[in-house]
Amino acid sequence: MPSQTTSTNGAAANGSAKRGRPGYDQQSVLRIAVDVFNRHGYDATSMGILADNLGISKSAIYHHVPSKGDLLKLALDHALGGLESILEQPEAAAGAADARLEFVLRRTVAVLVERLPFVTLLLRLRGNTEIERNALERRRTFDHKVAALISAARDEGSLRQDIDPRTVTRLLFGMINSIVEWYKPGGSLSPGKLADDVITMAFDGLHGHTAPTA
Amino acid sequence: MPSQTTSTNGAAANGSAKRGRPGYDQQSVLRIAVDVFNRHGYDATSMGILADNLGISKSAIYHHVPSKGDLLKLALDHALGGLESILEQPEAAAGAADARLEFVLRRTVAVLVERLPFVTLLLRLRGNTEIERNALERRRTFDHKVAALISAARDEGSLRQDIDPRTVTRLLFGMINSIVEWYKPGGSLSPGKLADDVITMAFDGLHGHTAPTA
DNA sequence: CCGGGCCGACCGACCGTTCATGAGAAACTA
DNA sequence: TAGTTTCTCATGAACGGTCGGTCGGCCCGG
Repeated sequence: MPSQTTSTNGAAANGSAKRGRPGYDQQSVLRIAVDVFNRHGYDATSMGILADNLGISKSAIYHHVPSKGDLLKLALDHALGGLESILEQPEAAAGAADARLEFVLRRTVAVLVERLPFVTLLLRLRGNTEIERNALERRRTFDHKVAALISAARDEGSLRQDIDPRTVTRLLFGMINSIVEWYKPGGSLSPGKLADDVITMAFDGLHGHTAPTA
Repeated sequence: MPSQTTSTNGAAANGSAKRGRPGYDQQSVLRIAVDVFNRHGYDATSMGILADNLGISKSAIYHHVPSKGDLLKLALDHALGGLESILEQPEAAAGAADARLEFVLRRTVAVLVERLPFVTLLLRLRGNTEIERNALERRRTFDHKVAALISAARDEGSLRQDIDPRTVTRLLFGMINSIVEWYKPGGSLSPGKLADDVITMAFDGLHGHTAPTA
């Protein structure tokens, strides 16, 4: 029943020769763990279930990672790192606010897709442990910076002014973040077209009375 | 620490005189339980934690409800009942597709707000138990019916045609469903204005090149 | 023969649930 | 009015089971 990775215990296509008995390394354990976490929910995933899915014993997991919480922490760091790096890029800091906003939104969609399972895990946190609360804090910081960008674009006159910018931010993030709940990479919808669709819906809406593009 | 309801054990403002020892009834237990479930996540909420929040013992909970799963089932039925009743109303069945769509979306936002904690619980399910899978199935049925409405509006020419209707549906639901993650009733944003904002963002987008309203 | 990878047995804590019984207010009887 | 019954809500100890995590030792390829 466990969707175990066959034969070569999933030890990741590790090009470099390694000593010792072949098997998992931390990266491949993490990859599979995140998948299982997303399938059952983090809290509902016991180390026993995780071990079944890995095809190794429960105690073997502790050879690769010190605790269940560390597994979560590694995953969340990867997700948050991807998001935070967006705002460090030059295109996010220079130019007209609405152009910067579009850049950030496109990159956010891209990161969601590239690191799909990791970001999925992040977006489903409830903040039960200190690890989760730290991650939620970092995510909130990211959200606030984007919210500031939206306010700037609004003040520039690029965005409609009849909706509270905080409402706009939340609805926008709601739309974008929902991607992790349904997007399947490798399907007919490419990441590029997905980003286009998101931008189109966000800026021009369903009716599509598109303004003459400058 | 538990945010227990003081003095009158929270037995709901029940006007009619009741026999027996005063205390909780099923409804008030359910209300608080759903709140706690939403704060910690359903799986992460133990009956012990729940009992602490109720201010009664763990075993007392079983006087009101036969199991933790039944508590979840009651909550999900309430949420799903609200959503499903939308599509049974006449305004959802007659008239132009885009008018029907707007009606359904407005009512959906309203139900989300009216039954906020219950719908929140529903939207966070992972499908671990049979109860959860049944609920997810009912939710999927609702989504599909709205998706059909979107397709109809598109075929009518009311909606833009450069985005796959399934993508539209998902982004739209992503935006609307996100409400449960941030909306606080009683604040400065009224449910009516919220629905207006959602409709505006969905149909006309952030740029707001609104077409002359007929 | 070293060292990374793994195992089975085990731990204390906590899980959801059960049970026999107590507490307390309304309703009935005298 | 006083006493008794009836009804609902609540209790605390305990059950079998599962949780995250530990420990000591075996496996096996470079």
